[in-house]
Amino acid sequence: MSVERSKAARNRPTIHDVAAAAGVSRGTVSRALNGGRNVSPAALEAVLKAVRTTGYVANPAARSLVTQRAHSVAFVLTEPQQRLFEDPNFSILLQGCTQELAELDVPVLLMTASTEVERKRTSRFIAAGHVDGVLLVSSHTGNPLLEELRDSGIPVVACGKPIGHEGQVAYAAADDRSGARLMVEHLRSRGRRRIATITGPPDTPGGVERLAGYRDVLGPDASPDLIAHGDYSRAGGEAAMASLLGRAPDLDAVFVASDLMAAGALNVLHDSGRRVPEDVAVGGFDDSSIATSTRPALTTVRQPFQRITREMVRLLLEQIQGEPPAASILPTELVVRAST
Amino acid sequence: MSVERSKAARNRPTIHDVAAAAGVSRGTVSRALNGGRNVSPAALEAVLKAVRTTGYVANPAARSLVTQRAHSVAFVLTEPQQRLFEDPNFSILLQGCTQELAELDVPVLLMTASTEVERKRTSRFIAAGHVDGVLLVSSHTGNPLLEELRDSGIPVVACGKPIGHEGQVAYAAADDRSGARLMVEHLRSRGRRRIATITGPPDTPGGVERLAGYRDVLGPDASPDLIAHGDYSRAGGEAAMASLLGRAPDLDAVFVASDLMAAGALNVLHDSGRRVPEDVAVGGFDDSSIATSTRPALTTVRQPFQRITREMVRLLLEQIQGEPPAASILPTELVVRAST
DNA sequence: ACAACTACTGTGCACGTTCACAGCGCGGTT
DNA sequence: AACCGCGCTGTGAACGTGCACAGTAGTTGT
Repeated sequence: MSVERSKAARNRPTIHDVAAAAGVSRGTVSRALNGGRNVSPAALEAVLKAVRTTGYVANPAARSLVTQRAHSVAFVLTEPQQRLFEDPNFSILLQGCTQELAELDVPVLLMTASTEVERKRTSRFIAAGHVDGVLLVSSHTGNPLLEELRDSGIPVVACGKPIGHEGQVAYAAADDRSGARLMVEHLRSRGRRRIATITGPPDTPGGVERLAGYRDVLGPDASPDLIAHGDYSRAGGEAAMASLLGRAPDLDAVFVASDLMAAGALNVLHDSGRRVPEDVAVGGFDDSSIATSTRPALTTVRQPFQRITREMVRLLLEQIQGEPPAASILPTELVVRAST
Repeated sequence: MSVERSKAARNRPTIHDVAAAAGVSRGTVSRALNGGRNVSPAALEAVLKAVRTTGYVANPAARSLVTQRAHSVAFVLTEPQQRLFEDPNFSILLQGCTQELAELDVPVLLMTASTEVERKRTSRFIAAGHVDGVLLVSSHTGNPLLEELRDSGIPVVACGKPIGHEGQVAYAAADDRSGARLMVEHLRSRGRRRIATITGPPDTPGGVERLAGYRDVLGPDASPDLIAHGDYSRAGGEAAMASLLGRAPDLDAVFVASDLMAAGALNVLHDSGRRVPEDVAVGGFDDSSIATSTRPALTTVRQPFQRITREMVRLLLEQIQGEPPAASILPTELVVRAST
């Protein structure tokens, strides 16, 4: 007679229904499902059976209300939106974090904060307690979001060293500086003498550290004519390469601070009639999917993205457990292909 | 004396605190914040001021508990993980939906369901009521997830026609068939006579519809030798192109069902010594970011991704409001570049 | 002058869960 | 025999919000 039940579809079985079906109390059901301590084998089995027959699934809102935990995490991207689909690095980070957290049954909320409006919205949203922690992918410094998050007391892990906030906020990052050294030394060992570089923006850790590694190796040879700044976009790489060719037409190698920019640089070199690697050797950074799709395939520095995402997740969960923020620097690796 | 308050940081201001600060009751605060109907101007202002001073933000869990709404949406990707960062289409869809929904203050949960384990997890998660609706990006048919979702009664919008479920589940899709016709007619108008095609997988709407459009134009000229199947990956495009060259070395054009596969095809054509477009014209599909980064730049069929994501969101919200599932077919557009 | 209506406000309840507490039987120790 | 501890169980409270309802004051209509 109670057809309305099945019709409503809204009222799903609650823990009461399970308790009734199993012939025990709500408390026992709750204990049986979480941890299962202090529950008799008989009761446990009855509960599990009742869960199966009723098709019970705990209501996350009710649980969150009492536990004060959202059981979810935000992935916040402060870069311009376009980056997400132009630069595969972001997709890899997103995908890695999502997968890592999915195994722990923690969903990932994707949010952006590239404009002022978005930043406010995201900030307010996170402050509302919708998530237990934040994975922050923001290379540029000076974004107020990081400070807002820190002030709100929510656990945060940054990807890449957060310039100006070292020691205050947790982060995982590749060892950019020694990675850059590896590449420049490699170019030297190939007999190159006029080694130029296209850097990332000077307000990003990658922009600073990779240039530092370049200077470590070249020392006084690192003349300003051999240094151009890019913005991690393909177009930026093209512009920087064109600028370098104008200033130092005799260059015989270029170390580019990202694969995407390197792809742009390759196009410009090709259009200028130079052969790669015969005339100019090109080294990238990231070892993203682009590196194997260019012609010739890019020699590059591999960022250990899988380890980075794993560390980001670990550092975040630790903080959620109450541990203080920590940092994780991961080694890079030279991958030699056809472009050098 | 109550230092503990500020120390705990856990206990944020509740609606009670706001009510007390504003000198009104909880009900009035609630009304003032939601809708604001039947609230005196004086009370409204007092509430807003109290919200500002207390820094109150509504507890989403408590709200969800009573409204039976999660106020969030899942973006579910059933394709192999790698696709997310190899094929920019997925990133664009994700980014578009996220942005569209962010404006409505609806966060997007990113979930994958490419393996059996993931599918179970995602299915259970959604059944738990964690989200109000699902944006399903799954081209391959035969994935049980769609039926599971449909059975659970949760609103779903698919991206691309869900083969075998038309009329039962809402979807937004580009008009693949007429897009393909546009491209093949364009190739013909360029004087090409041996027009081959690289299709998508035959269990995907794009694989079926774009091939149908190709056949619409060529009719009996569409010999089996001119048709190869790809899997929407770059490597798949390379393999298919190689196969075509083996079977029909005299082809003078090829319509490829995705830009990513077209990029692979270009590489193979280049390696075989053929010039594009002089010897072989190449047409892609999608107008993704890849299309402008290949050499030569790809003539392609533009998918109106922005309209697609907008429609997906609209169709989903409609269903959440109680409307029946509907479908939206959006027009495509030919974009002529250097490859034809 | 009284009723009816309008605009606004306060209060109790429910949402579904977890947690702290108390109760209970049972075996072993004092 | 009285006590204690232990494993297990049930019960009441609380988490913070929205909503239905009742109530109040002021205005209008007859």
